[in-house]
Amino acid sequence: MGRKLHTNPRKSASQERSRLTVDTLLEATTRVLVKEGYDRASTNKIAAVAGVSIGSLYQYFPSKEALVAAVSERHSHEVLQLIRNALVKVAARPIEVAAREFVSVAIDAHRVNPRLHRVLAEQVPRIGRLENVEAINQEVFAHIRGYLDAHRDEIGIADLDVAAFICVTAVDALTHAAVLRRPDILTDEKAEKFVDEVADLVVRYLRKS
Amino acid sequence: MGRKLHTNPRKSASQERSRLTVDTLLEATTRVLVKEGYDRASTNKIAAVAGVSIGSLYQYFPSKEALVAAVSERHSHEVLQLIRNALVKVAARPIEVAAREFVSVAIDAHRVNPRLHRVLAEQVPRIGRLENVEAINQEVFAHIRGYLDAHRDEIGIADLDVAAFICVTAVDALTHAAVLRRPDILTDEKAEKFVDEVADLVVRYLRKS
DNA sequence: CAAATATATGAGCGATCGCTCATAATTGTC
DNA sequence: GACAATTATGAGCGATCGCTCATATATTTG
Repeated sequence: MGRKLHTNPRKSASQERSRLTVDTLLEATTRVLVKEGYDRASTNKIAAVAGVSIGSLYQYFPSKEALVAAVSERHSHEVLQLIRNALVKVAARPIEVAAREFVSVAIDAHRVNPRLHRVLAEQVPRIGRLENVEAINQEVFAHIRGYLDAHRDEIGIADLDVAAFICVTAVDALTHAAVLRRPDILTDEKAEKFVDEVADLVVRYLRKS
Repeated sequence: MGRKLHTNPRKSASQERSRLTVDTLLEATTRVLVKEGYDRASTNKIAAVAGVSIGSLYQYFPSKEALVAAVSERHSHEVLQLIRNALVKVAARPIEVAAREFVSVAIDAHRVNPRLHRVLAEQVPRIGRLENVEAINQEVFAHIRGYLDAHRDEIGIADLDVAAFICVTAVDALTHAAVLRRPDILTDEKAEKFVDEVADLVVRYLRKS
């Protein structure tokens, strides 16, 4: 019989078996979060959906908060990886090209798991390690702010902080809303037009005129 | 002793005393919603904050949902009134003027009770009569769509549906984020610049060029 | 005044919550 | 196969949830 205080976060899962349990729990958490929202996603329900006992859940995650934080970090990591790659690619290109790429990758990012993204962004209490969805926006803001700085000769706006805020907030909201509420705008034949449109919004705003 | 089944929604409050109780409950609900969020805003807590017994709460509101719906309707009504007035005023003015007014009233609308607005928009389950925050956006969309139609000769965009979606979503998100997350942008001396900036974003996008 | 009506009270029910812990089953080591 | 370490189990605790109902108090009516 195992003898240990598992009051604190269980650290590693050394056997294959337990790694599978953890994975199953993370996937179940994602599904239950999406279906029920944060407050109604009970740990008992998550364990049941995972086909794992409630005791096992608490072997690996010391609290509901820790469980959701793990899901959130996984999601944030995936989304940020996408965005970083895209922005690095166009760091030296003119705003017409960069804007289009930015809008395009924003859609991809929101498509990773739109409903999870919504739950994490809207419902999860922003305490402790759970603030990391906010951190996505902050890093994106920093990236865009840096880009604008490097391309300030193409840009007709003095206050680059406000300009970055406007670009990031607008593109995020538009792609978020399009993915979640207007799938009709993002069908295969219309998606490209929408990307052009939003990129145009940004470029006309930024460009000297 | 009162004899009645108060299982169903109590209708009217005929005495001054009870009208005051209802008002107190609505204000307490607003405060608790803002402080705790939807799921953690318990009816017991609301009654306690209102200084009213839990029994009285259920005399006037048959469920937590009904209570929140009442608060939501009150808020929506106030916000919509603001927006309607502003949009009627500029219905016949060119897009430069109308855009500025639209952005300006969007900020006012988000300032009515920003944190309540956030809770209602994000956390309240969209079931039954609780869908009416979504209804704000739909009515605003219809107004803007109508404006664009009437001014199509000033506008260089073919698909007015997409154009309205972009304008409404962007202005809503930008003013929402500015009010809630960037008060530094909306200080007395800088607010006007921000309004100009966002109005410019919209106008440059819409205008023939 | 008394009777009728309207309003207010709060203990407490059944359900569910996050989470613990004693115990059982599985796996690794020799 | 024996023994320890690891992993899995689920009944159930204390707290809180939305909500009911028997009862008490205020007000209106006649």
